Amino acid sequence: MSTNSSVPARIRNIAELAKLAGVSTGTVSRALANKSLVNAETRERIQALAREHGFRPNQMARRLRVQETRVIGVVVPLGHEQRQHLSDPFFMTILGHLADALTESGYDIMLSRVIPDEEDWLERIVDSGMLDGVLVIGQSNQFEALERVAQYYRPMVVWGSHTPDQKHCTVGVDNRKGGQLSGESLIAAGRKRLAFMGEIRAPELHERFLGLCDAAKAAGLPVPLQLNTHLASDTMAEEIARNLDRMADIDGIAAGSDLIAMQTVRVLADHDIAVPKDISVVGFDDLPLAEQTIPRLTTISQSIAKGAQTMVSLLFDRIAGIETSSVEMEPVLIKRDTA
Amino acid sequence: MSTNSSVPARIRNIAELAKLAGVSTGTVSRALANKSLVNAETRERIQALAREHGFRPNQMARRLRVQETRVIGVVVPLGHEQRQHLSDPFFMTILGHLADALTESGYDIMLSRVIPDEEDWLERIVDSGMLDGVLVIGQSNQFEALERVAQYYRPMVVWGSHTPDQKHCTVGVDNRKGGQLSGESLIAAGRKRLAFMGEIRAPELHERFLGLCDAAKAAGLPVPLQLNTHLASDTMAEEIARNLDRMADIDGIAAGSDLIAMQTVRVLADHDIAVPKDISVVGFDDLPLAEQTIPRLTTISQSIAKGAQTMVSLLFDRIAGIETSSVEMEPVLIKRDTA
DNA sequence: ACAGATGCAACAATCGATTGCAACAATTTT
DNA sequence: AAAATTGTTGCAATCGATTGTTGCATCTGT
Repeated sequence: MSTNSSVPARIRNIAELAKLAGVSTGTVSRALANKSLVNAETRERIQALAREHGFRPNQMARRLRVQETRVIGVVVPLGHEQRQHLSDPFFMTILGHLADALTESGYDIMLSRVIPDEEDWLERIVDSGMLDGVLVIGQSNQFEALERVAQYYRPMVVWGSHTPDQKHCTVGVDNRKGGQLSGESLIAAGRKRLAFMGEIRAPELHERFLGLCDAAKAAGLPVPLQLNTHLASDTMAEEIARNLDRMADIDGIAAGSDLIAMQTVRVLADHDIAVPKDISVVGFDDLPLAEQTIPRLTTISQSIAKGAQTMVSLLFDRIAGIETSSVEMEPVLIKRDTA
Repeated sequence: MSTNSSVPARIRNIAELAKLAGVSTGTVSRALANKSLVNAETRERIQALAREHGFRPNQMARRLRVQETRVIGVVVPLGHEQRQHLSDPFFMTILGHLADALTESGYDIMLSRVIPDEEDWLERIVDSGMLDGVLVIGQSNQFEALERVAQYYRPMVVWGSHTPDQKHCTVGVDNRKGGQLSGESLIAAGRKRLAFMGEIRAPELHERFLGLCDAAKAAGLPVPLQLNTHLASDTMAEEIARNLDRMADIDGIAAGSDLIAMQTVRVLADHDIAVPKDISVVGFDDLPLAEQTIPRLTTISQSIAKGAQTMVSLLFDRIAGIETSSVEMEPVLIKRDTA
């Protein structure tokens, strides 16, 4: 009734297992890796022994040796929005899709939520030696850092806007075009006094605002009002409410994101302003959520799932040494109930 | 105008830097770690050199040597629900909070979305040698695996239900009590024919259903109907719709989660059934979303933020060798507009 | 019966750091 | 002036695997 009959002594490394099996560590390593260079019998014997003792080779050591980690870093820089939470539905949605694509290809995911207070935050991540590649979700206000790193570090793909001669590889929607679409749909609904709800320091949002302006100009309408709203969800509703009086005669709102749009609709409802009867609202992103709200959100689709897959496949190309250029997807208006 | 004046040759390891500085690798290591054993001057000199060449020590090697990875695994087992997506808002919300708590303590996060097809999926993760600890989100149908691993692997904390003599440490809400609360609130609203919307193979959901039954029984009502609804969001709406005819005379629905509740309200609205006029609906989780829907969701609060913090602090205790027991939080009814 | 081929396993270098211990010089104490 | 102390640095082992090369049997063909 000794304990070590039921629970065999734990084996800590390949050397202990080798001693137990009466072979060298090299043989054990090859046996566990199912290499054909070891005799089938010994291979079986060693594998059985490993199974019995619940031994699994240390991945840290393996990865150091083979210089391949099979880990991809997924980074969310919270530059201008330190209060913005990782639980922001947009991040989460894209992260979910990235996770699906990466796990399917046998990669692990290292998640970093970074507040870029140190100049070299991105270098630290890419030079850590822990990652085979990096995906960045959102450019935030860190364009410079991305450019700097992209000069020497190839396996990196960023979700965000693409500007003419930028160095880093992005995947994203044509944000300006998207903004324009949202404007056009508001105008088509007969709206004349437009506003953009959201702050515009991040390149993506700035483009969306410009697109909205394009649409207004083309229709001969005045320049849309731009109302700041931070992305931290806890204060957003309050800020939107505070904006209400500044938008006395506004009848069409293009929101910087679906989340902002949802909050806006919510705040308007609280003030007995009906959407879309009194005011039309268009979101941006087409999160799964957008379909579930009541009323369902009219929004601009980013097709996040496809975007995530594109990011991953571009990244794999880059890991393999193939140069890739940025991908810009077409935004699509998803017409639902709010505009 | 040679290139290596502007971009110094890349330094790959501590040895190269040592040669450049004319010292040994040991000294470089100590200098970069800001150890007091090296002369302040040499330390500065080496640090400056490292900065200039953009050199950062390889973390893989460091971690192998010091036997501490400062990486926590966050695992989402998708046992009975392979179709369930990582972008499920509940996972995402708790993941966000976990990420906040962990990054604040200087830990990195390794994210694994696992479909437990292999018997030893959890052992593979905990024995990989890559992690200092593991957080599991949801028990799914993997109770056995969790118990088995908990026997020998200490630094693991699980989000889920606690049953009397289970080995693995959980943090979660008293799901049965929560189910009871949701039942009571439906009954208080005058509802008499109750149903539970959600499948009950996962322990958490099963407990919630039992709690609902408790409430019905205490009020002298018949046993509530249980309607299966998978958690994969793409098919959920359809399934709920299919359930509609089976619930002809139902007037109160306790949903297995906020997501299910939202979808249910949505489907009911599509069928011109008003909530809460015709049917009352209570959710579960109190996701940030629940407050943003129209009508706002009445739900049972899990206080996910606090739960996440608790998980992290229990995990740190366990990493430090301190034994901890499970934590069960009190569910709270959040009364809003749907019941 | 012997040269050459083949199969299998051991040896040892390697990945890139960290760290205990020894060595040496400079300084202080006796 | 010798001994003891202090401050720096180098040396070499170590973390736990992988893998190219070498060596030894055994087998094949002639």
